[in-house]
Amino acid sequence: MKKIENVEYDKLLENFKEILKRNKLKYTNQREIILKMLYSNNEHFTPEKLYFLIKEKHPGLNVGIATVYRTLNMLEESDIATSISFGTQGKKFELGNKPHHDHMICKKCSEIIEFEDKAIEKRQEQIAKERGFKLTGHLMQLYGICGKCQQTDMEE
Amino acid sequence: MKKIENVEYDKLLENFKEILKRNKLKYTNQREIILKMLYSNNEHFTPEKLYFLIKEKHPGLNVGIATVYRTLNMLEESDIATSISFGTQGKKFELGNKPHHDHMICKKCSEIIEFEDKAIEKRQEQIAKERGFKLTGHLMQLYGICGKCQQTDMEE
DNA sequence: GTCAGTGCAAAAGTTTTGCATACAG
DNA sequence: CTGTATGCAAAACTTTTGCACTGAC
Repeated sequence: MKKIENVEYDKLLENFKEILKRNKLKYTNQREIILKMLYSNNEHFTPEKLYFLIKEKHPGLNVGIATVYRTLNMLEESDIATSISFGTQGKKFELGNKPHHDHMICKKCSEIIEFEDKAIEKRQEQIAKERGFKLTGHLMQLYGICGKCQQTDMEE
Repeated sequence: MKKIENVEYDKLLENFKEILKRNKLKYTNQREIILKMLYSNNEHFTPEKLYFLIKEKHPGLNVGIATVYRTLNMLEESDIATSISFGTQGKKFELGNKPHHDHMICKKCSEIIEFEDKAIEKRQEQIAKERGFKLTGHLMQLYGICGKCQQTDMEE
């Protein structure tokens, strides 16, 4: 029972291996697992969370937190993953292979909702151009209270 | 020779004192200096930078880094200042009394250019509404290479 | 005088690094 | 085999906290 998503994953993996090869890096078990975890859990991970999740799901594999950090940084540098900053509380990572999108973050429960808006993207390009800026990317985060937490608030 | 900006600063200060009073907090020398520094330097500070700048400009005042952190956090909680996250590298603070704006950040030199765009703001409101989100704020950062660094790049 | 604020140093997090060992190519 | 990757522990940072003392009200 092959899911259609696997095709996507195969492509991602292929791309990953190619980048490794191009940079004379090695395709290790740890790197594979980290990539797979990022892919199969449609979530945003802190390095620490990812580390514990790997230990949980792959008890056989001996991973160190350092490897998780190293790999995530490597993935980000190769544009495979991207990160979102949370001030003092560190970063959360996600794969960057999805169609572009931005994030709406709940201040209460930290849940992240993804969205995408062409109109805003276009406007951003224009703004950058007007100011002699060569745009390479952007980060847009909307903060607020998600539907669920709005209800919880009322109960307080 | 009173600058017109001083009127603005006076208002800011008044507001600050009022908030302090309302919360039974004290108006200390350290707090005043931190506010003034944030105001008079039209920059975005990391707590550390601010700390050293204060030591430099006010050698008489004995400040601790802890106080800088405490004050910045307090200012942020009272909505007098806001912060921008920079991943692992911490936060930068600025006063929040300016008209709302967003930031364009140069990946090379970390310079921050401010801008403002009503069209995007409106669109954001709409997006949040569509998803049952109660919007309380947002962060938009455009990344790229500023004009200056584009030139430097060519010389490399 | 009282109680919040401060500096200092210690502590708590988070992320990175050094090094000997393991393992991919 | 060679040299990169890894785990571990130590180090490096950044931010927060505990405490005795200072200073605002």
